[in-house]
Amino acid sequence: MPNHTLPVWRLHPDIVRILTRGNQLILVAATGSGKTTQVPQMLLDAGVAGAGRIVILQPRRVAARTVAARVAWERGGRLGAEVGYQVRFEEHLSDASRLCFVTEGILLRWLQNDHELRGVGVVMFDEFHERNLLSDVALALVKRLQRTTRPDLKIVVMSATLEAEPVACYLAENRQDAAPILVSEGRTFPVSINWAQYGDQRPAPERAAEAVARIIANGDPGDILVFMPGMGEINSTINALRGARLNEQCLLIPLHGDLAPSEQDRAFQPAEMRKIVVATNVAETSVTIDGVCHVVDAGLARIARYDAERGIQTLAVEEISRASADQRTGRAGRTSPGTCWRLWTESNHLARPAKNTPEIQRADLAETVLLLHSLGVKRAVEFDWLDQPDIEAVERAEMLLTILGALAGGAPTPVGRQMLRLPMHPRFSRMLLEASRRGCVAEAAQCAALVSGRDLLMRLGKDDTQLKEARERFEESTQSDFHTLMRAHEFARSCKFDLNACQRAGVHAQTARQVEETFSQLLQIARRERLIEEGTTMANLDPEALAKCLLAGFIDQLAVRHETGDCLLTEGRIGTLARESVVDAPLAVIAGIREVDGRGGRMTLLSLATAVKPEWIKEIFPQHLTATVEHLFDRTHKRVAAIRQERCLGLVITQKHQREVEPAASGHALAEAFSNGWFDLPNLGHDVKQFIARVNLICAALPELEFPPFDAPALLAALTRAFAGQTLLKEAQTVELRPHFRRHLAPEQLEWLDELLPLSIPWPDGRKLKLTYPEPDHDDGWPTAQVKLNDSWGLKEHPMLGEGKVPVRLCLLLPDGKRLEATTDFPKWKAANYPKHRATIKAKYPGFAWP
DNA sequence: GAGCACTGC
Repeated sequence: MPNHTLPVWRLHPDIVRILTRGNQLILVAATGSGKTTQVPQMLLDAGVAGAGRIVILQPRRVAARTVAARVAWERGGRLGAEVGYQVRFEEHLSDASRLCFVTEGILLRWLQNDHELRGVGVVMFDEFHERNLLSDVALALVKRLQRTTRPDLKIVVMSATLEAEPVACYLAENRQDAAPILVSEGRTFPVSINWAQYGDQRPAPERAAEAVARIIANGDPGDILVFMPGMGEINSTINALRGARLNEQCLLIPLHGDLAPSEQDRAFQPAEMRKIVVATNVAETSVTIDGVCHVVDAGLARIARYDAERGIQTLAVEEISRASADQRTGRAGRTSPGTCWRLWTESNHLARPAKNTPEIQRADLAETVLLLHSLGVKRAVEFDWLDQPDIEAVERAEMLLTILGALAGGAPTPVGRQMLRLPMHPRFSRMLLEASRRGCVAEAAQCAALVSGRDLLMRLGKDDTQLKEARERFEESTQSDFHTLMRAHEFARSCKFDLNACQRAGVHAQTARQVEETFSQLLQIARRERLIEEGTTMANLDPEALAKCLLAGFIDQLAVRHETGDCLLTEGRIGTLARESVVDAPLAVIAGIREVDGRGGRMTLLSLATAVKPEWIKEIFPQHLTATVEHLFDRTHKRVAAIRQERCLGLVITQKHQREVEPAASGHALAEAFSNGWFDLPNLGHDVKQFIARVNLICAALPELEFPPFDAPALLAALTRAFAGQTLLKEAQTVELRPHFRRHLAPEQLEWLDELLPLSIPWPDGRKLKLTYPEPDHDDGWPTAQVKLNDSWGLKEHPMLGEGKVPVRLCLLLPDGKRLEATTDFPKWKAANYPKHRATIKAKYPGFAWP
């Protein structure tokens, strides 16, 4: 019998009425309301689904399994009869099944196989507030279905938080008839919240240990749950609690995903002593610990995000959202009133984001975008989303799918459709298709299985020599980190996934078992999709075949090892090869790129490397290769070297010196080296600099003549002309530069230049007066001549150049060569300034005719 | 110089 005492039953009449008349409902109900177990039964018993199935989406497999079992029990039926479930690897559904608890991925598979979802009467989205990528995708597609061919299909969105209006408006045709919202109270106990009083700078583990000690000192009974962002912080917290001697009266229990299941169970088992569980985000949504009365929350979490601009997965410690903090607080009120100690201030709380970023806005969208294309959604950004994905993320996904050959001209290719049949990231499905051509489907499927779940190998501590030695037995190959994982997987299989044997070898037995499960499922699918030819044997396997398949899936993550030890990837990305990598080759493809917080700031870690050869790229991706010959000035050998560079997607993968030099390019390399200030040019002397000065002066004074200015690019061009065909610096320095510089101007322009800005001007005494033109960083802009004052009295008009626009700057000298003054208007000077000097000059230099 | 959590025919 359904449990009618649960709070959600108070809404029974409303729920049935709304879904009988309409086809949408938003149900907000907190933990303990019974929404997940009771509402499906209400709908079934009221006949809301007609003859169809009621599908209840669950974000986790365990939830689908346990809830289905619970509901089947309540209805007194066998699991798989009226009530069933389906998750990956497990199907307990029959034609008689009316209540189907399935994980989100299963529904998307159903949608792919039957675009109309025939036989389904109601789709219920449970825990929708988690905003998983797949539930956002599923809701968008089911909404589209309801709007088009299935108006009879009913949608129920169930959420534990009060953010119902956006979903209600999203589902509505228009603002006026937003989907109805019902709110049910949960059955939880009040939790009092305590804030940190000031911004404490000490590390979170220290502050958390202090808070725990205070709870215990207060004498409040009940288990304590501490939230930390990661394993390292959990261990520090436990050490700090030990330091406060709390281990004498309490059990200190770490809880995070990397622990073996038996170790995880410690957190859930009842104990004699009071438990202090120090956990990551697992304890926020995935698992529930009974008996927790106190929560100590560091307010931090490691959040995975996909940086679409760089194509890098990031994992950073972030302050959790207010919604997330509330969810954690709720963990203290499941069995009795509780307390929650937030290790941040109330004012900091207000500055935090209200909600978590939906996964669709922080995930790699390659698989989703391919799915949407196959369902006829050409523009994923403009699709009708509750929250739009970032355009960069969609573009990155489309770019990758195009490189992989899954999309062409914005439409899925036959290869792309084939890839969608395989439940994995497009990189790996592309890899499997490549493998079917090369006879190594099993290996490729094994690789895909190995990285589709948790880490198979235990993490190495700093000086964990025992584990390190244990691991070395898997590290026979230096060709690929996948080989290490494959050997570890095979080891686990050979010892039948024995917990102790695996533990000693540093292998997570549970993960290995899941890898095995995934692996055999993938093989089964590969056989069904005819990727494996019957009777294929391993005997004639190309030893390099698997590496070529990995290359096919990760061509855009090619890496070249740099002298510094860092690796250079395509798109200018730089990263550091993980220290556990076995690969020591100059060129590799990288299957894992992620940016993590390190002690010295952020760093980009490259993992799952596989050595590749440039020839393979030529074989598989000739279209991504370009070759250029680059002429570079070698500063140590003081000469130009011609280097042939081969690039794949922009990344230089091979460089070879070549004997033949392209004359112009070599000259250019020398010219650039000079511009960089790497050597002097004795031949770039006064006469050449004067020429440049004259050209630039004519440009400034007579712009209408449209002379080309002699700027830095012009200098580079002139030197390039001069050095054409030269390779040795020594020879380049002897080249006569003047003719090459004069070629900056056309012949007639050279004539005008000599006419307008001559090198000298006639002087009243019959001599020629030499002019000096201003070179850059010279402050006065006029050509200058030195002239003795006593030779200048015959000058009637001040000398002007450049069609009267450029005055000559006369430096007037006294008979002994001492400089008196400079002028650009001699007659004026003679009238205004000279009288001031005349007496002194006359006295000092008798014997000259002073007017 | 180093590590969140989930999940798919």
